[in-house]
Amino acid sequence: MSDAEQTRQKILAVAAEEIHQHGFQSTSLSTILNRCGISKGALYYHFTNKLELGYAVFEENFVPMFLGTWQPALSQEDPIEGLCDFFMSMSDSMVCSEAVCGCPLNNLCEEMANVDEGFRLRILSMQTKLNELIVEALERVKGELREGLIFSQVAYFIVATFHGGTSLTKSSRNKELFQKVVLELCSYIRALKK
Amino acid sequence: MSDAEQTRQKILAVAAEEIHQHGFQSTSLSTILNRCGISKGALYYHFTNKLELGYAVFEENFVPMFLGTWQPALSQEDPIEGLCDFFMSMSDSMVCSEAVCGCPLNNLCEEMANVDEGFRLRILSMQTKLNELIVEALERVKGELREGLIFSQVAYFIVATFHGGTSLTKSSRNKELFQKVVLELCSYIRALKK
DNA sequence: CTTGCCACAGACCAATCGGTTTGTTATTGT
DNA sequence: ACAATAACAAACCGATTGGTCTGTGGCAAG
Repeated sequence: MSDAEQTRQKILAVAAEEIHQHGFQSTSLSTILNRCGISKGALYYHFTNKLELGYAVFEENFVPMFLGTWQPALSQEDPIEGLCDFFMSMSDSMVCSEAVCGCPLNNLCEEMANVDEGFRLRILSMQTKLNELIVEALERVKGELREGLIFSQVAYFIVATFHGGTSLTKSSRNKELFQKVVLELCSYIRALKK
Repeated sequence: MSDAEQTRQKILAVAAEEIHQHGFQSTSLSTILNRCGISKGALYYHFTNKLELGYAVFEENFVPMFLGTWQPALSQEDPIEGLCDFFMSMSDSMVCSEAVCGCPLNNLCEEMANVDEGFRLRILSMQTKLNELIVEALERVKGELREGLIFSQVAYFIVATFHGGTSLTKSSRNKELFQKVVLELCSYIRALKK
């Protein structure tokens, strides 16, 4: 990897952390510069402005990370148990410092969907993609599931609950409430089976 | 109501709108001043600083509004159907412009819980209170409900899903996804019964 | 009549923001 | 050897932010 590309990746990584912790608008470019040990000239050589940096972080860091966590769970032979394992292990392994930062996708959705159309469309695309993945997984084992289920509805329900759970964690500052939500969510998901 | 009190209420009302639409941090004091047609001196006569204004909006506007919408639903003879009616009518009556602003409580939770301890504690208190209301309502009709339910867990689950649903609305800019989540949520709630 | 306080008005301030511009250094092709 | 370009450094800029300070009109008490 060239020096320039290394600089770019460093910026992306630091920016991703800052955005995850403080949101996009509250993320200060000067903080990123300080943490990277670079100058403003360097940042604006690689990115045209703050918004484009934000888009790059979303596409090159958040999207792969997001898919990388959900995909394996849904690819399991039994996606129902795959999801439950995923939720439970996330709930178990979660340390408080991460927990209170929430899910990067959900955070940006709450903060930026109303503010910038570019962010909104990227977020929507990611949510739609995730929904399709869940629907596909359910379709794959629909023989084992109850009759009359509307898969798309179920998929959005699962995602909504999961994201709502992360929100509760922020105010309580511990993962107890998240665990409760996840437990009930698993109970709901398992009840999808016949 | 005295002139001074009228001014104070006007500030609170306008600030509540701005905070609901743009979040606390992005709400500009000068915008509030312009919309109210007052000067900076007036605002700082009634509130010591922006944060105290935010707290006042939370306690005097958001909390009553929040309780005023959930309480009646949970006080119904059948709180299960009360909740479903509440969710459905909210989903039906919701116009797009409101929908994309989300729930004030959930918005502040996402934005401020990590930023300011005063906000965090107030939000937590409100969420705890809501949880208690739901648990009480479920306890009241526990004879009609399935065995083995953990009411607190169920209550947090319901709130999480509801708030997650409002989040989906922001990115899609229409209430279709919210309706899906609400429909599935009603189906889940009704299944709590024997 | 005047003193004093309430309820503001509005100029002013330092800090910070994202962004621009100019300058510099090292490398690379010719 | 030289010109050009890539990859930055860093001073600078206007705009905006929350917050302070001084001034002032009106009304009520003495």
